[in-house]
Amino acid sequence: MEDVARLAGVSKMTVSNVVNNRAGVSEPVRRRVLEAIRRSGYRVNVSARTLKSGRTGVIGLAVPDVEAAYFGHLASHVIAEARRRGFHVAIEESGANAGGEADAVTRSRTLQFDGLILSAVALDRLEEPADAHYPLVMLGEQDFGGRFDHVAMPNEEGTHAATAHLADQGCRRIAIVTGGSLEGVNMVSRRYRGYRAALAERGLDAGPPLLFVLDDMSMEAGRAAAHRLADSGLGVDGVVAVTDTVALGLLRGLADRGLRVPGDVRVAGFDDVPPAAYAVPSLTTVAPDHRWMAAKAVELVVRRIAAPLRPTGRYVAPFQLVVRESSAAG
Amino acid sequence: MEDVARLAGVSKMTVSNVVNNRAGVSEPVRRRVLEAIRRSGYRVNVSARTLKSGRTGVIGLAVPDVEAAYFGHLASHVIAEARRRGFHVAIEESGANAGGEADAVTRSRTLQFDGLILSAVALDRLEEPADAHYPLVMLGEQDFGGRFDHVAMPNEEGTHAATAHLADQGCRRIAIVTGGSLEGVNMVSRRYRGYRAALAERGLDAGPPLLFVLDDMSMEAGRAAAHRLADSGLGVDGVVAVTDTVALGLLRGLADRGLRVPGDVRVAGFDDVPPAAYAVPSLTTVAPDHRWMAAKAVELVVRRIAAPLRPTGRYVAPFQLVVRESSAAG
DNA sequence: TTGTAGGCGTTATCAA
DNA sequence: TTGATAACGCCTACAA
Repeated sequence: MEDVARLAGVSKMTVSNVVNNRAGVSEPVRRRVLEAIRRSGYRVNVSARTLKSGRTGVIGLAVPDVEAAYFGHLASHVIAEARRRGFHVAIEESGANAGGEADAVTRSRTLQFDGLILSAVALDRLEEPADAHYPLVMLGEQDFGGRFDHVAMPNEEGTHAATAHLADQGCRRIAIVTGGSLEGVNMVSRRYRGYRAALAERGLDAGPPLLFVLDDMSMEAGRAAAHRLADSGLGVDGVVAVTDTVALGLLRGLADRGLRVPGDVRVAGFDDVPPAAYAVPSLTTVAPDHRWMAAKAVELVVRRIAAPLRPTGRYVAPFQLVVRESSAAG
Repeated sequence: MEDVARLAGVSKMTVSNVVNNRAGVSEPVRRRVLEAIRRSGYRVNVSARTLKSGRTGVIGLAVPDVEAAYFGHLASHVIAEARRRGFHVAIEESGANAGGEADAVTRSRTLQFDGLILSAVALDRLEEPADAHYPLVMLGEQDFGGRFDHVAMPNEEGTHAATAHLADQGCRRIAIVTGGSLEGVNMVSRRYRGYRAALAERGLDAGPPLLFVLDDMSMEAGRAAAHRLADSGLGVDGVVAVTDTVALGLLRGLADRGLRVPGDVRVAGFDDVPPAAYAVPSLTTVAPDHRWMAAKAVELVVRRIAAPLRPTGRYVAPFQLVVRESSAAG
C-alpha cells in the first residue's frame, strides 16, 4: 500500500479511500491511484482488514459429509445466495456425530467465520457458554428449543404425503426403512411419525415388523435393508425410505433379489437429489425446496451477524411430492 | 491475550509461547498460563497471526461444480489429507469455464489461501504475470506445458481399457458419448484418443457417426444422447461414456427407449462415482484412484508452499477397470 | 480534499 | 527462562 501511495504521490490513506470507493477523492487523484495499483500489482491484504474490522466476510457451512449428493446440492445454493449478499462460503465437514458438530462450531469461530450454517444431524444439546451470541443457524431436523435460528425440513408432512401416496396407489403393507434413533425429536423420529400417522388414518398396519432400522444412512445400508426386506416374507408392497440415498440403495437391493419396482414393490424417497430423477426406475420422492432453504439460511445468518440479539425463528421448508416411476400404479 | 498475561502474571510473549507449544517455558508458568486461558475463554486471533506470519493455513480447492458427485468424492479425500498435514480446506466453485477458473485463482490469492488445487476443465492458457509463483496445483486433464504441478487422470489409458473391454465382450459397433472440445489437449480429446486407439487395434469402426457430442456433461445431456443414439439406426451395441454422470444419464435414456443394458447395449463409464455401483444395472467404469490423486495434489501444494521455486512435475493416477453388470457378456 | 497518529492481536528479535 | 519492543497492513479519528 505504501508502494502504491509513493507511486501515485499520495498518502496511504488516500489509497485506502480509493480502494474502498469512499467519497472525497478528487477524480485526477483517484485515477493516479488506480493506475499505480495496476502497475504495482497491489492487492489488499484481507487479514489486515479483518484484523482491523473484526469481520472476514466468510460464512461457514458445516455439513456431515461432503460426499453425500444432498449436501453438494445444498452447498451450491448456499454459495450462490451468499455471493449475492457479498459473503463467501467455506465448506466444512463435520462427520455425522455430535463431537464433530461441536468441533465445527469451535473451528468456525477460531477461523473467524462471521457466522455458521450448521447442518446438524447428531447434535441435540449444544453448549456454548463462553460466547452465546455467535451467529449460528441450524439447518435440519432436530429440536433446539428455540435457542437458534432454525430452517427445518417438512419431515412429518413430507413422509406423511409419501406414505399416503403409496397407500393411494394400492399398497397395503408399507414398510419404512430408516436409520438412527427414534427417540427424541430428530429427523428420523419426525419422519417416522409422519409415516405412522398416514398409516393410522387409513387403518393400515404399521408395527415394528415393518420398521427396518439401519446402522447408517448410506446406499449400502439401503441395499442391505432391501435384502432383509425381500427375505422377510412380510409381503411388503410399499417402502418409504428415510432419504433418497437410502432409497437408491433399496432400488439396487430389490433388483438384486429380482423384485420389480413398481410391479412388486413401490418405493418413495425423501430429498429429491439429482440422481433420483435418473434412476431406473426413476424415484418418487419428497422434494423440499432446497433453494428456499439455502436462501433462508443465508438470510438468517446475515441478519444475525448484523443483529446478534434479535429473537430466533423456526422456518419449515415448503415441499412437493414428485411422483415418478417407482410408485406408478398397476 | 493481554488479559491472559495479566491473569497469569506473565507477559504476552510467554502466553504466545505457551499457545504455540514452544520450548523454553517452565512447567509452573505453563500451567498458570493454561489455567488463565481456560478461565478467560481466550482464543487466538487467526487474522492477527496471519497478518504477522503471512500464512493462513488454508488450501483452496476450486472445482467446477460442487454439485457433481465426482467432486464431492474428491473433496472429502482432499479434506482428509490436508487435515493430516495441518491444513484446512476451503472449497470454491469455479463454474466450468475459463473465466471462472481464472477468477478462482485471483480469489484464492485475495482470500490468502496458502495455495490452490484447481480442478480445471476449461482453462488452457492461464496468465499470471504478476506473481508467477503462487502455489498452484492443477488437477485434471489439460496440458499446461509443465508450468504447473499437475495431477492427471489416466484419460487415454482408461478409455482405452474400457473400449477394449467392450470389444472383448463382443461389441462391434461401439459409440462414444462425450462433450466439449475435441481440439487441443484436454480431458475430452484425450479420452477420445484412447477410444480411437482401442478400436483401431481391433479393426473396428470408429468414424464420426459413432461420435456423440454433448453440450455439457450432465446426466440430462447423457439421457438425450441415449435417445438420439437409440433413434439413429446405427446398430450401436456398446457405448463408452466420457464420465459416469453422463453414463448414468445414458442408462436412464436407454431405459426410456426400452433398450436393455447389457442385453441390447453395453455401457462403460469413467470415474467410479459412488452411485455407479448402485445403479440398475450397476455401471462398469474406469476407476482412477481418487484417494491417490487427492493425496498427491495435497502433497504437491504443501511442498510448493514450502518451496515455491522447485521444478514442477506431472503425475498420472493409477486406475482399475471395474467390471459390473452394464457390460456383462451374453 | 488530503495527511498523520495510533491501534487491531500476534510474533520475531533481542535484551535482561 | 522471561519480557520489552517493533512490525505485519489496514482503517478510524482527527488534524491540516
